[in-house]
Amino acid sequence: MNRNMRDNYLNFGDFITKKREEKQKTLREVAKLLGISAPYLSDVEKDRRNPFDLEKLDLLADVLLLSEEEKRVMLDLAGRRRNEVAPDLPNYIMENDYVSAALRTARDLDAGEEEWLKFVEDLKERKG
Amino acid sequence: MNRNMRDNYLNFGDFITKKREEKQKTLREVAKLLGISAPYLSDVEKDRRNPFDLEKLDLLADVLLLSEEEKRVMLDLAGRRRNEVAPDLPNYIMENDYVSAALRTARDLDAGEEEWLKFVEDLKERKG
DNA sequence: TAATATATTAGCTAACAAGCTAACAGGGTA
DNA sequence: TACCCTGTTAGCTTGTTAGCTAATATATTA
Repeated sequence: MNRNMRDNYLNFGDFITKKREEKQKTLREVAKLLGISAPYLSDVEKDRRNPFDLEKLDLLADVLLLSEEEKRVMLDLAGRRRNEVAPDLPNYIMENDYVSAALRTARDLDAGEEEWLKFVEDLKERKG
Repeated sequence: MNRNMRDNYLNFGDFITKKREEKQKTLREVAKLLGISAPYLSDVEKDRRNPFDLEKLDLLADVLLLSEEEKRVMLDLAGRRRNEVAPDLPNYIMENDYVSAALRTARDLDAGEEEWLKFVEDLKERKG
């Protein structure tokens, strides 16, 4: 959509390094605000360790003043790095059993982008 | 809906124990078919250990001749026990980024059972 | 009663993850 | 040159998980 498209080619570590540098914060500074050690943050930025847990990711988004869209990108990258669902989603899925059920139906009926986008459109129309 | 409603009150261990006993298989027998030790299976049946990985769960469903519905129940219970998304879902979610996006929209717009059920109905109408 | 089946308990190991501290290298600047 | 700030490397500790074996308890049957 905009120039942020290029972010899609970054991994989680590169992404947060870039955002940190854009905001002119030092690694030690951010580490302190997150309550972790600088070497730990360094390892994560270098993509040698897993991303943090959701709590720290939320904090990081605040610290780096990420937009909602940037935050979603960050969370998707964190999920991808862990080879898991993006970490902001499990709670919503688990707490509502009809979501799991719908996901299975969609999967088993081979629902693709078209159907999911229509779902989103319907939602926006009705609720947004 | 039917008598299987009662299964909803079981945990994963109880569920697979019950199904195993219904099918008159011994724990050792099932363990051997799954390629794991009997004590390990025992621990899982007693709900003292995590459920197995998806591969073994699939195998188990075959070994115990579970119906599709029973298998879904089993997978939901496995997810609940791990306090995670049911283990058959992450792949579908991760492989299709529009699914994650739709889940976030639904969450943020507070889509509830009604909206999700409508989605399922629409899908069935169009694809099923 | 002895032998056999079955399930369970106890406890071990290997691997991995999340975190840390201490020490280092390299670039600016007094 | 000496100092300081930045990021990085190496390696440690602690906890957790998936799996196992060996030994025990409990039925069942010959």
